[in-house]
Amino acid sequence: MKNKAITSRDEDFAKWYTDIVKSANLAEYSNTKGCVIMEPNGYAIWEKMKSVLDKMFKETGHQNVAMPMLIPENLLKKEGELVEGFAPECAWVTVGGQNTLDERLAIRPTSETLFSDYYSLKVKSYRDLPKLYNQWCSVMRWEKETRPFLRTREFWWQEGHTVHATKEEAEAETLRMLNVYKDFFEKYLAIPVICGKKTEKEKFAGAEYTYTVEALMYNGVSLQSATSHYFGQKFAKAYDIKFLNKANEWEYAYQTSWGCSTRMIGGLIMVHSDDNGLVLPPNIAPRQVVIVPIGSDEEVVSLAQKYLTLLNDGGVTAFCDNSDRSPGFKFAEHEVNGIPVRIEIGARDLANGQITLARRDTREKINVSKDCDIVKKVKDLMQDIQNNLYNRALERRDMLTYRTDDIHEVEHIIKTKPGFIYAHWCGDEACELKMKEIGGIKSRCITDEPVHDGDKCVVCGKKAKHMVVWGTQY
RNA sequence: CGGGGUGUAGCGCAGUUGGUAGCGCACGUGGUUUGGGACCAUGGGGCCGGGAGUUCGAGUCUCUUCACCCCGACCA
Repeated sequence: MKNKAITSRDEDFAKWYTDIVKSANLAEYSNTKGCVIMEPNGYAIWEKMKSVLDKMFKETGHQNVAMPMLIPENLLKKEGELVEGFAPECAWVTVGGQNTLDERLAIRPTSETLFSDYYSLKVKSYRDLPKLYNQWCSVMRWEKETRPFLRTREFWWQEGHTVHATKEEAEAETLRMLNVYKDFFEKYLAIPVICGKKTEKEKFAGAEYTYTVEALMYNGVSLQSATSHYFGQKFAKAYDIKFLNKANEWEYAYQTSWGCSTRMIGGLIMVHSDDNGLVLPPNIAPRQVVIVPIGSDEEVVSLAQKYLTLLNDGGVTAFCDNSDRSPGFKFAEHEVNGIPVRIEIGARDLANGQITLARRDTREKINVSKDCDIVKKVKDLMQDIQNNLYNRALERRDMLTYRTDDIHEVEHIIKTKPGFIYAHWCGDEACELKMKEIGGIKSRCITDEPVHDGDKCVVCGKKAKHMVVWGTQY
């Protein structure tokens, strides 16, 4: 029953992950290290993510733009913290193998500099504000270790960049987009997430503060899945984005940026998939239903066609597999590809007036009457699968969530069954570094849980300032 | 950049003390099949990652180089 091409998830998680990527034909390695080829199955997931998110962005008043891929060196260097954060991993353009340009050009690792430079031209009055822009593009960061979707040198993402007249408005935008992401993860990807602020050490280079969306993978490792940054006036001062306010005084503008990437596909795999291949939540599956006719009886063929039309007209993305492979092959194939629902139509069931529905999440088969309201049956089943996947992920995360202010217990957890560890922190970076020494544990985010008088820092035992979620990361 | 591993048919792999290349899948052809990756027969396919060396003879031994994967450090 088990898929032979896939390493068991509990045996070797890293191998299992790459087996899924390959077996489900999501991505293929290219000849450029760290740059993958997104294959149709993988790209279709990204397209679906894009279409859902893009709609959410538009509904919150954002517009899409396209910035250049190249950044002149002097432009990149205007904001000190950002340069420091990104310069080491910037790829630079040469022409004819040599740097014959008057000025070096960087391939964008992120586009704050380009947007800020542009805003400095366009923003002159409070009437020009706010500007709520987003772009879908790929960026490049020269990572040392790469893994398909989780960390590649080139990756596709979306970066929103907004500029506002007031601090309050910009801060509200930062939170608003954080919640858009949270909604997307929970309602579409069926992944429960923890949101909070990053510590000074972990925040985005150049931000006043960073909100993050953190998800826990099957193996207890956490994945930073989306971020939303408040920049205050930092970039406005570096790039001279000034406007005349209502009091007719020059004022620096307030900015935000927020993004999520193809890394989410990696998260999707590591939260839901199993030893039989990819598992996709129906709400994000590019193809939700596959119809497999068994044999070529006239009744089988015509019923398959009828269902296909009904489902597609009913708003379900369905397709019919009429290839000449055996039924068993088709079952396995569509299972590896994570199609949420399979409809099996064959003479054996039809003799009893029935057909079979198979759900990918539990691999359960359900017999239903061939004359049932197929659209309703399938939609109900998909809703059930969506809920089940979310609940299953939530249950697992809760099992791997710990609360302790005892450093020895933290060490023990990391060695045995890692996960999210809630522990108090005094706010001192030295203690954060100490946690990392203990077992590569990093702060994931600062929660808004209230801190009480007796609460002590997990490392130094001094008075706690925050409740922090800790974990090992991808 | 450290530590480990792998390069042999399109893909996955075997190849003994050195003796001249094999298996599974896939593919072509013919037929029988079709409810969990069908079966029989038959056929095609290889500069053994690259380079140098030892040897009468190297997939196998030595040196060197390149590529990729995994685990760390750095990071979405």
